[in-house]
Amino acid sequence: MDWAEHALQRLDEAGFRSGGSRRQVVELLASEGCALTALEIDKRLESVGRATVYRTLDQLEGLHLVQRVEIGGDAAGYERLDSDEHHHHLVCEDCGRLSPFVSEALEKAIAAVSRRSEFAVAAHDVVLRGTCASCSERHA
Amino acid sequence: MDWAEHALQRLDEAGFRSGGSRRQVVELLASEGCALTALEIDKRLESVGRATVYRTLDQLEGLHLVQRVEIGGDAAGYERLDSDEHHHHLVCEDCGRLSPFVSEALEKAIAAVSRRSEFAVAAHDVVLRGTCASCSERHA
DNA sequence: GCACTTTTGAGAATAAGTCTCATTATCTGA
DNA sequence: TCAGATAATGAGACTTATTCTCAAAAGTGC
Repeated sequence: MDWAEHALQRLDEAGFRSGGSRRQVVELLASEGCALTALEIDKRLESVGRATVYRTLDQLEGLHLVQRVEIGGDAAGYERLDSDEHHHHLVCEDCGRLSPFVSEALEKAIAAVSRRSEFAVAAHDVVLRGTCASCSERHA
Repeated sequence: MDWAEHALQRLDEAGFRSGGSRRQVVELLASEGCALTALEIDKRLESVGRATVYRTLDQLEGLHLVQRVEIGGDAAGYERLDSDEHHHHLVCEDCGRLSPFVSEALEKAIAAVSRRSEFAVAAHDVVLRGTCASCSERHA
């Protein structure tokens, strides 16, 4: 079962009715490798209203089906959350491109921090900023 | 030498002229323990224009005298950066309180990622979200 | 198909951050 | 110490991201 199907099923279980616009948002998120901003989604789905995009993202976030990523700058990114796949992001400060990375050592370090802190840590965000390969070349 | 003095000296060395508004922003940041948003600063400094607040924060960030913290939600936070002290943040999703933490293992993991990626990593942001001790208690 | 809800889109409203530009202040060199 | 050059500043218009409102359209159970 792919993510879109899974997400729609969860929405149904959570008592939401099925609507065409919400499904379009889910399918777009399903087809995308990394994070999209709400306005990108709005732009790519001509027939879907802005309010619906934000509403749907909230609902999906509430069900832990998508994750909000604070990529810095103006807008937040949203990407689907596959239960078995956890990654973080490199953001190019030049062109804005996002690319994912995984690091076991990083996860362990975060787990250790959360274990020894007073906080009940529920989620974490790691964003590395810099210049991507193609932008570095362009400037060279 | 305290941070305000140090920051003003750096600004001077960087070729900025000394102006009263910029100094007020620096002094407010110096007096504050953790991050402030730009609009909080603007509100607290009656006589300083919004544009000046943002400009000053940019300049200070460029000189690595303050750090922008993506605390999630609407506005970004800014806090002074003491050169010998590098930390990250735990954000309470309930009351919004920020508290700092340091982790050597985390820094090493990030360095390793940046070494093996195509990105020239210039900065990084780690934010752990959860519930702080006092909010956990309150809900218990 | 009907009654009852929920979902939806359009666009107004709000909020954060950026930009412009005329005015004021700082600096530099005689 | 003053004049000229240039940087710093504040006011407010502007842009962009996000939220809100509400009436119309669609889904659901019968």
